[in-house]
Amino acid sequence: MSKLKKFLVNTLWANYLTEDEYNLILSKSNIRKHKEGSYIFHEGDIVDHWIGVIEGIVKLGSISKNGKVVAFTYVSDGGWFGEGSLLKQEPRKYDAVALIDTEIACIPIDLFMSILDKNISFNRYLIDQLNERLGQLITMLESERTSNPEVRVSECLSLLYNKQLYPSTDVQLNISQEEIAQLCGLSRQHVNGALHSLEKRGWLKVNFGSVTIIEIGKLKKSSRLTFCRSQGAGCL
DNA sequence: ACATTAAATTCGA
DNA sequence: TCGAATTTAATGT
Repeated sequence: MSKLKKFLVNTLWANYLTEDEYNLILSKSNIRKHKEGSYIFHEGDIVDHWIGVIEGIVKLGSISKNGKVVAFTYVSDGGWFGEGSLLKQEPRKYDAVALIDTEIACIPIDLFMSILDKNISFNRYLIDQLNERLGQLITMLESERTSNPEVRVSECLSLLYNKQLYPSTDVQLNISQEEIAQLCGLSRQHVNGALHSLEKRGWLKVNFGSVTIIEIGKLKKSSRLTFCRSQGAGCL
């Protein structure tokens, strides 16, 4: 079995394809390897593929005018991204960087569009995907405006545990505190502090260069308890 | 911002 | 090819 075929077996939307569509995907898509630190595409690039992560981690983000790095999200094994620009036929809105050595599957835009034109289930899948992204965006916006660092870090990390968008995010997140800071929009110092409070609660463990999630449910729920903030620490 | 520590890489046998 | 020495990266305060 080809590598692509093996990958598609575990890909939800691939089950919705007709046999013809499936075979087209197999014959027209290609697999690419990206070394750690290399760009998969840049902001402003012409869109030519829908991209799935076979193995690795991809950071989606950009660098603002004043040089600040913003990470929108991290996509790992089994996640698909870039459908937004694909649907709108507009240039990429952000950079995609391989954070570690990464292997990706690329579906050509023509094929993506032709399946989109015919296949209702595939459309449904994409609506779900876009809806999840929208939901996450709102969560992050709310979190950013109302929460303390501890809650914001919980929020940002929990978002990565989303079955639709990131089917197989591991409990061990191999990203540095610096990267988490870019994701939450906090300074590294604040992230460091927040991670340690969360560790004290026993919800995660901080290691060198990684974080191990222990109580994903607690992290997800913490967002609701934002208002405890003013009563000081330890009230969650 | 600076000090500390873990990890990765280099180098010499 | 092993491990000590050095450099680099990440963490802690």
